[in-house]
Order: sequence, then C-alpha cells, then structure tokens
Amino acid sequence: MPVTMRDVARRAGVSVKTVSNVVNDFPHVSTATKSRVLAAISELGYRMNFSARNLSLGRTGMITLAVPEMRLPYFAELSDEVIVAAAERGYTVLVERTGGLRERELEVLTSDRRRMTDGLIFSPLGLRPADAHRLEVDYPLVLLGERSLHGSVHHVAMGNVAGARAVTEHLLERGRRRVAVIGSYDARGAGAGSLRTQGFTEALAEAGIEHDPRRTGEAIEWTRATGAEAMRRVLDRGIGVDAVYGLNDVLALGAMRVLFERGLRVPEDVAVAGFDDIEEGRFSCPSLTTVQPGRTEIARTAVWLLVDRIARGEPAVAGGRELVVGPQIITRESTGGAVESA
Amino acid sequence: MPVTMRDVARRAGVSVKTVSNVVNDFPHVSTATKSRVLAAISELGYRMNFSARNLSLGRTGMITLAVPEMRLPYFAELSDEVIVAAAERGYTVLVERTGGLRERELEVLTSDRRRMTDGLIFSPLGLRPADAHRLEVDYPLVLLGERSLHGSVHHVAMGNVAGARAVTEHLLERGRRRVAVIGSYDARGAGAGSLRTQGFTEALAEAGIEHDPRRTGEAIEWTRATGAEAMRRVLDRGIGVDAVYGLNDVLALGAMRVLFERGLRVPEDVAVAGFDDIEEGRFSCPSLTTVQPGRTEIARTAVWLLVDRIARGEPAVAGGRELVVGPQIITRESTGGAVESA
DNA sequence: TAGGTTAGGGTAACCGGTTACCGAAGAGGA
DNA sequence: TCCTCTTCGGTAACCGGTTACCCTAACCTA
Repeated sequence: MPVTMRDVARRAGVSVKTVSNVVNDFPHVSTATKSRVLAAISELGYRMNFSARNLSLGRTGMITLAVPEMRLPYFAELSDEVIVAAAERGYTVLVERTGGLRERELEVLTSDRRRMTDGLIFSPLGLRPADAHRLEVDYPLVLLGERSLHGSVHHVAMGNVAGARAVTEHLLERGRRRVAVIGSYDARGAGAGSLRTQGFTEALAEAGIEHDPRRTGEAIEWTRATGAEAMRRVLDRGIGVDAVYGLNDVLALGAMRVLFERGLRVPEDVAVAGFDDIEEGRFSCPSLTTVQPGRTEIARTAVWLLVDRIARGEPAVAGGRELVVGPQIITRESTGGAVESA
Repeated sequence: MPVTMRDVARRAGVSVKTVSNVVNDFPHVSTATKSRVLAAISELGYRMNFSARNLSLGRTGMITLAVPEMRLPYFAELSDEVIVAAAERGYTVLVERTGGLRERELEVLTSDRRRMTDGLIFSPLGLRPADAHRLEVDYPLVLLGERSLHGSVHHVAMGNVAGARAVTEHLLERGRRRVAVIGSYDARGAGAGSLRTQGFTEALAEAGIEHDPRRTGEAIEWTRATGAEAMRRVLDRGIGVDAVYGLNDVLALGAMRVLFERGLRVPEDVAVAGFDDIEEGRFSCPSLTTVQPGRTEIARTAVWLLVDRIARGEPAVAGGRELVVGPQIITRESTGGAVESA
C-alpha cells in the first residue's frame, strides 16, 4: 500500500538505484534525471521507510539517553543539551528512564530494546561497584560520571570533588563553621554523592574543622522533598547550623524551604549552597549559590564521543578515556551575595 | 558477523520458524524444543535485530513525543509521565524538541524521521490557526491542547479557561483588585496563552473590574526570565499592583523573583498565582498558588488514545475527539495560605 | 487396523531499502 | 573515425526478521 522506492523508480522511468542515489544525494546523477525523480517523489508522496534503511545500513541514526528521571531539573536540562547536540550530529534521542533503580539500569544496559539504537549515553545512579563488569558491553557506550566504576568505558565526568570542595571553602570563607551537609548517603559508594561528600570533607579538614555527623542529613533520592526532610531532621537534632551545603541544587532548595518555614533567614542566619546550577536557583528567593558543572560541555562531549565511536565502528572496549569538565562556582544571594536582578 | 535467528536455529537443530515461535512466545512449541532453543540462544548470545523485526512487522514499538523544551519544568514533568505511561503499554519514547518554533513544529509533523515511530504525541506552541490543515496527517497523532486548531485529530486538553478563571476569582476573593497578568501575548492566538488570558478576563469582567492593559506584561516565551522581565515592565509603569497572575508557574516564579528584588512582600503586598502545578512551586518561598491541570491524566490519556489508534491501524482522520481534563486550584502561601510544610 | 485430527515445525516469499558489480552511452583524444 | 575514459544507471543479492502455507507424525476413535 505505501509508496516504495520501486514505485518511484517506475514512475520516473529509472531504476531503484537511481532513486536511491537521488535520495541520498550521491554524485553521478544528471540533473535531468534528478529532477524527474524528485518530481515522481512529490507526485507520489513517497516517504522513506526507515526500518528498511536501518536494516540494510545496520545503523538507526538514534542514540539512547538513559537518565533517572526527567522531572529532576538537572536531568531535564541535561537532556535538552544532549538532544540539541545529537541533532547537530544528525541523531535523534530515545529516552530511557531508569528511576535510578539498579535493576532498571542493568536492564537498560542489556535489553533487546537497547539494540534499536546505535549507542548509549548512560547516567547511572543505582549501579554498585560490583556491577562494573556489566559495563563491558559490545556497543558504543559513554558514561556520565566519574570512573568510580572502573572499566574501559569512556567517561565524561564533572569535577565533583573539586566543585564540592570549592563551594565548601566558600562557605567557610564567609565565616561559617557549623556546616550541615544534605544528601550524603553512605551506600551511594559509586556515585556523585560520595565524591561531593568527599570534597566537602576535605575542605573542612583543611580548615581544621571537625564535621559533626549530626549535621549530616541523609537522602537517598535527591529531590526537593527529601532535601526538606533531611534538613528537618538535622534542625530537629537541636544542634546549631550556620550553613547548609546541599549535594545538589534541589536538595539545597528543599532545605532552604525548611529554613524559611522555621523562620531562619538566608543568608543572615544560615548560608546555603548547592551544586548543579539549575535555572531554578537563579530565580529562587534568595538566589542560590552553586557549582556550575559544565553541563553543556558534558552533554556535547558525551554526544561527540559517542558519535565518533559509532562512526568508526570501534568496539566499545577499546580503552576508555575519562574527560573531566572543570566546575565553576557561582556566588549568589544565599551565601551573602548582593540582591540583584536574576 | 552478529548472531542471527538462522544461527540459533541451526545450533538448536530446528527451523527459524520455531525459533521465532519461541522468541515470541507462540503456542505449539513443545517444552523440550523450547528449552533447546533457549539454550542455543544463550550459548550464542543471540540478540534480536529490531530493525529487521520492525521492517517485517511494519511497526517499531516507539512513539514520538514532540515538546518545546525539556528544561521547561512543565514539559519535563509531562515527559516523565508520558514515558512511564508508554512503558506500561510496551512503547519507548523518542523525544523531539521543537523549541516552540513553528518551522520545527511543521518539520516534526512531516519529516521522514517521524516515520521511524508508530505515532506522535504533539504539544504545539508555535503553530498558527492557518496551519490547521497540516495536522491532517496519515499516521496516528494525538495533540495536547485545546482544539483551537480545528481539525479531526484527537486532542487531550486541560481546562485552560476554567482554571485561569478559577485562579483569578481566587485572587479577587482575597480582595485584590489591581491584578497584573504576566505572559499574555496576542499573537499566540491558538495556544494556551489566549485561553488562559480569556479565563482571566472573564473572571475580571464578571466581578465588574476593568483590566488596565498597563498591567499586562507580555512574554512570548514562557520562562522565568521572560516572566521576570515582563513583571519589571509592569512595575516600571508605576501603576499599582496588588496581585499577579502568571499564565504559567515559571512566569509567576520569575515575577515573584522581581517582587522580591523590589522589596515587595508576597502575599502581603502582592499576591501571586500561576498555572501548571510544577513541583518547584510547592517549595518556593513563599509557595505558589496554582492550577493543577491534571498532567498525569493528560499524559496517560494521550498515550492510551495513541496506542489504541496504533493498535487498530485506524486512519488518523477518523474523527477527533477532544478530551478535557478538569483543572483543580491549589491554594498556597503566595495568595495568603498559611506557611506550612511542603 | 484404517481413517481423521491436531500439534509441531519446515520452506520460502516478503518487508523496503542499500550496494557490489556490470554494462552502455557520451565525451574527448589521436 | 575509432578507441578509451568517465559518467550514469540497471540488476539482483542481501540485511534479519515474520508468516502463509504445507507436510509429517502422533494420537484417537470405531
């Protein structure tokens, strides 16, 4: 029923090869023939069947992006950047949502559906160090995040430790000494959580300050709600707090909300800082000091690495590079910056 | 090079038909044969080639979701819901980003790439009434938004007018009379903008209040930044404002940020309300009164309509229904609700 | 034991592109 | 004018599944 290349060829009085040549802009087609073919195409309303092309080409022009959740602003903004970068390279993005669950993440790595696309950009959250070998796959894969999961896969990492350290130092420079950390969670051994916690701890240690574990508000998920709960738990311990470092921005914003509810002023009573530089933090009241991890660069780098790998048909295990994008600290009102236009 | 069904068949000593039967869980396969086949599959590490399957089936198991931008929280949250709903029905989601640009939107409707998926869920923003005929496509399509673009396509709409009206009435009930509206823009004749503006206008008219156009802050894009700029323009006109209605939440949050910068208190000096019920508004300081448009229901309904249509191979133009999801107003601190835990 | 069912599974065509290989026609040179 | 080179375009095999159609063997019944 649908119009095929054969139909177009017949109509134009040429062969399928010629139609294919025209459609794919190959050389060696006279302009006369070309216009005949194009005319036939538009008369017949011919549209290419991508499944057929994909089958014979062995490529699909799609890549998969696997992230925990779209509703988390960091991943929403990242997805946007990945989609744009992929489009620049002629690729379309299929989104897989893992919910940050280890099982879903393993499934994404191995499912048959994965084979519908040419490669995978994967932001793991639930995987454990013991799962590292599961990343030795036979298709192009680029991981977002540090190579805490050792393996021979390309990684594009942000400077988690350096950024956390810098932002903590910033809090200390402002004279804060009783710094709470929100979001830290032991079991996240492999993820951004432990690295950002590490940066935080290092900065405190260097300043000769001992961190009171009662100022740690754990949060397994990183959302505004869990950030708020963690902040409440810390405050309820009745221990003084003059600064809060949220391991990411939504945690910090959730914490800030609780400070607001409790009548504590930010930054006068408590300074607050986060990590990620989501747009929301530029417009919150007060605006949020944070770490800009270089999201755009991360997305672009990941896409380019992946597409290059796809293009040269490189086996996935050809030795993984780790590219680290430098973080940058952004000072705003929540740590004492002047109120100014967002 | 890759393992095919033929290889599996040879290894298991059966025919491809039998392997196919096993893989697709068809009846009429003895358990003995079945386990032989499964063994062969795992020994050879066979993985199905989806391009081949798609070609012969004529379906791909993917749907396209076309939205303006992921970084807009409403669309991020919507995408999440669509992805989840699609997964329930066995579909994967390919995301197209239109940027809200008319040209990109038309392109999404007709491009060859569109044919890579079985159907399209489309949230138009830049299309104009004159483009309505472009929606008469020959594949399954479900539109998000009112049928302001008349046509015979399925629509899943939110109660834009009713919601805007209700939230405006809410502001008026609080005694506010000098209500600014942020985001209104004439040229958006077909979109949510004009409908929400309409609901706003109706509520004012009913209360016998005349809207001073100087209290309209236009914004073509709906972002925090444009909301902030629009609010600034309104305030700079030196006309009194005791309430602000943002046509969506990010506009309202951008406006709230400007009120904060100008030292105006919310809600004491100015009450603020939005539309969309994005999560951010539950945690902003103060939290944001808004309209909950039934996002989850919209996403689920859209996916189910689309999948049903795909399943029965219905031509897209078989008469479009319009399903309207009822909005619900959510009162929070920004219009005087008590401060309470988010 | 013959005849009729039914379950199990094989064969080969088909989906709609791509492309290796080949042949013909036109251009240019001797 | 004849021959070579290049351009242009045709033929048919192939990508790897699905499935219509057909055959066989085993199981029943009388």
